[in-house]
Amino acid sequence: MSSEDRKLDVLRAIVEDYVSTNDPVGSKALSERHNLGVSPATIRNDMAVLEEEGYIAQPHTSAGRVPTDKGYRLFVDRLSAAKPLSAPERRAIQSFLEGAADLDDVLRRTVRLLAQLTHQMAVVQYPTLTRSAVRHLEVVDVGSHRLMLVLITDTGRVEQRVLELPVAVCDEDVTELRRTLNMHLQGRRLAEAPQALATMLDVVAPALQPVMTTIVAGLVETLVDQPEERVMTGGTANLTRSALDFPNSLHPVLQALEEQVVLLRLIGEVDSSSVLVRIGGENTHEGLHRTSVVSVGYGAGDTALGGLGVVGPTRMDYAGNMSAVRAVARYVGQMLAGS
Amino acid sequence: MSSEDRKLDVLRAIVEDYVSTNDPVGSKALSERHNLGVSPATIRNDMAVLEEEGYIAQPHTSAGRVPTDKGYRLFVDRLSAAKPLSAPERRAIQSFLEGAADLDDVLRRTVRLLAQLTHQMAVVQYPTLTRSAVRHLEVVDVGSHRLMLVLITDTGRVEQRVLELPVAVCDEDVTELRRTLNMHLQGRRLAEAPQALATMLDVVAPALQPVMTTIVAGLVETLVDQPEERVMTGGTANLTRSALDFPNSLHPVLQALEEQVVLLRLIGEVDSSSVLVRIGGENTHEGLHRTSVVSVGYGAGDTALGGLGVVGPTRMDYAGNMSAVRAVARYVGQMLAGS
DNA sequence: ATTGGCACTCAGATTTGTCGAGTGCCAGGC
DNA sequence: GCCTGGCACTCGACAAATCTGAGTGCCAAT
Repeated sequence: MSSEDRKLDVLRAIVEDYVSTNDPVGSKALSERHNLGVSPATIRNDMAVLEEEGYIAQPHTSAGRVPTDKGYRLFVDRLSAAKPLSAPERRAIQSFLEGAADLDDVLRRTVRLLAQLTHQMAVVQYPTLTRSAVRHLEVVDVGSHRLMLVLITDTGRVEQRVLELPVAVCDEDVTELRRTLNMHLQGRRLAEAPQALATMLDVVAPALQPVMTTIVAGLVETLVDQPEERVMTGGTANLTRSALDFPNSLHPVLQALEEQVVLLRLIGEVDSSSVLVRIGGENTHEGLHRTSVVSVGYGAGDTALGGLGVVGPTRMDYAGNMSAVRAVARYVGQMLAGS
Repeated sequence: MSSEDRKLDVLRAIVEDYVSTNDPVGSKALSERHNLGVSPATIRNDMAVLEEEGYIAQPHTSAGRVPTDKGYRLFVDRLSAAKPLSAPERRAIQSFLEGAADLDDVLRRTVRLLAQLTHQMAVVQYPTLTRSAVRHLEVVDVGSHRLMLVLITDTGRVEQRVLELPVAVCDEDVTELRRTLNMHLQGRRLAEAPQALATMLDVVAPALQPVMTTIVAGLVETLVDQPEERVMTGGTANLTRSALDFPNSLHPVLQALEEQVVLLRLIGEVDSSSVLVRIGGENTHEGLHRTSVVSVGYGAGDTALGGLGVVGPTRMDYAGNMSAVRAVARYVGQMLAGS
């Protein structure tokens, strides 16, 4: 084994020990718990180099070493072995998700499951509207010149929007609108909706033109221009599990994690192929500089419908969390494809 | 002023001081900051009595006094003056809620508003299904012998449910089912739905009988037997504001507040007429023994559609929170009535 | 290159001492 | 009879002093 290899072994050992004990780890403890085949003194030399290169740091003189963000990064990229879930765990995931009744239920179960598997806070994004297709668009008269539009997507997501109309409409008008809208939109992806909506203006009866114009404008605005992305969270209590991880206070962390926008940034920019890990300072948001995020996209087939992931202290079990997140995403994708 | 009256004044002063400073309050500080017109020694005597009666306690010998749950209770019931919101606050509430687009939006804004006004964690219950009326019931064929039912209530709540059918149905069948269901259910309260549903079985075409039976069973189960109550929370970060309030750790608190069931118990059992305050140990849930809950029902007119409230440390500004909760509930009621 | 030895550092725990806020009690005054 | 000032006492909070031990860097020997 080259000395370079051993240096990395030492880093791996430091990360593993620190993650499990939460104590800065010193050369002696290291040589006792891992059989690296060398004496503490040698390990000390390696550690000195690792520290110089910025992979580890000591909280204060004469304390053990702690991995830096850069150290965790190297660990995640090159040192952590994939950690397959146990068969019981896989079965648990499947059976836990299988009983779900509707989309909300699927997502509720998913966050709960993720939180339990990883002991971290879990986040799941609703299937993004732009990549969903229209299953049905319902038009309901709610009185006094107002219509409620209810969109149901192929992923089971239900979105509503109330529109003020320029004129009153009768029941037959509503039926006609519903028929026309569904004829042109059903099965279409929302991204293609604007064109379909444009052609629709021509085919509708002249008397309904103003109403249809309003509807089209409302739909484009709600669903295409500013599609409402939503997330669901769970297991927040896990952030308080070991209070030691957030010494100052976890107030800024919680505050950050309450903002939908922040959450979306965290888990929304993923594809379904590979797990994304953001470590400590790699997170752009100030309040999350002491946390790490493990996220991945889920989806039916190749297109990612949305993201899901977990948030926890940088001192987390990356290998385990990555496996759990990946596995759950796969099952969720299957669930949504099959419904 | 009788000595009995002064004793209560002392208690009031202790509660107020302790709430604002978070320090156990002693006789000297008390006599300086409130002009009770008596010397510290007299106050001490009063405090001794109050302690004997269980309204206050000392954390340790030779520290100031701290209100007990019983002390807070007396304060809330008899000593706290109503604390009307300022005009700007009222305007803020109104303008903040006015822009809401749909029910979800109303509730999102409500929790946010409550959290900001009270600096506590806020909870809002969705309008309960049993007391809502049907505005529209949509039936959508989602393929492979399955129908999706989408219920829209007069409060704007949208609930979905997927049903497995015994036989396949065609488009005309779906239209017919939709027509029949809406004819019989529209405008009806969900509590009365079962009778309406029963009569429906007779008027439908014989070929559709099995399908209709399934639908009726599904509706009754989802909406009447086990109506899904939901809550939305916000401002959880406020619980960490002063870490001093939850010395042990707020883990149990957060854990409790993640359970929908627990939250429902907290704010679900209210009427819209009066604000309910549960102090410390009065909460049945173990993890919430150090928290207080201020809740009230909101509703259009006399029937409470749901509850809303705030959760915080027992050391909270009861008067202010009660006013805020009451005021917000009134506006929410107006919002929902007007839509 | 690795190792054992050694002097050094320094955070954390423990001890000790001081300080002061707060208390209960009592005798005297209104 | 109630209030008040005085007084001795208690005890937590805080600070300084001390101790301990894990951990380090360096160096000479292998």
